[in-house]
Amino acid sequence: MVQYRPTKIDRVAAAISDPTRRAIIERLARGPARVSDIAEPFPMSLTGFCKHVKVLEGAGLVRRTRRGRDNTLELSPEPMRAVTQWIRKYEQFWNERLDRLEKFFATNKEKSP
Amino acid sequence: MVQYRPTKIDRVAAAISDPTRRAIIERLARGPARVSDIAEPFPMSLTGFCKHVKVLEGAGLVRRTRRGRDNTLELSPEPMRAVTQWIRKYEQFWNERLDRLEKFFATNKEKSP
DNA sequence: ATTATACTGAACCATATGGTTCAGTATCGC
DNA sequence: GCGATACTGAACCATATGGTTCAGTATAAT
Repeated sequence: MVQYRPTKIDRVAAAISDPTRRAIIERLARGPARVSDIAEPFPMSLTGFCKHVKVLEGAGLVRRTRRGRDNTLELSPEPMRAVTQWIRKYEQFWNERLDRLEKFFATNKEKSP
Repeated sequence: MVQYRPTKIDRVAAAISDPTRRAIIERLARGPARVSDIAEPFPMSLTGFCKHVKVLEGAGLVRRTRRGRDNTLELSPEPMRAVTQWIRKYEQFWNERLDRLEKFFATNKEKSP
């Protein structure tokens, strides 16, 4: 579907919507590691696992450095901010709305007890 | 595929990975509204639009109250916290790692200037 | 030189997703 | 009661996603 070009936030949110990929991120938060080492505990083929890594790379959440046959992955958390910032922005709206509502009821209380 | 039962965070992250659904949320952050009123500016059929609404409902981000033929939608932001909390947890790991790294270099600097 | 390791790419498959149309139901306004 | 409004559901379609296997390449170890 996605006939539009997916934005950063689209890709990041989609990336973290999968438990396998969140597990990869959690693993990498403890430090960089080789693809095979991270892949080891996951109940899937290495090929399948690599697809997840590529999704994370596509979202900019993971950087890869090749040294010989080893691919070392490293977390690159910056793009995650796109999601948190969007959520925060919308929460701000939401809270302002709640504040106005509270003020309204407070005013009403005063006027008609 | 999703052969496992998707968790709350799976559903919320997937829900906000689509620009149409984020736009719906942004609209609802300004206050509740009827389905048709929100749907109006979107370049798609009402049926297609309703599917997006159902995804948001499934993630618990939107609540619906029927009054006659009108379906009024309202934001229910609580599930969003599942995502922000997960990101914050992972960021904590990441920051601790950076802190340790900084300390390591600071110590090294002292010992070999 | 041979073999083992660490991937990558292509082809394939099943299910999910995002859209459509068309037909139906329930409610409101007149 | 009759037509318009506000949806909902079913069927369908194309593409995306998450997985597989098998074959290949490049590097490392012996």
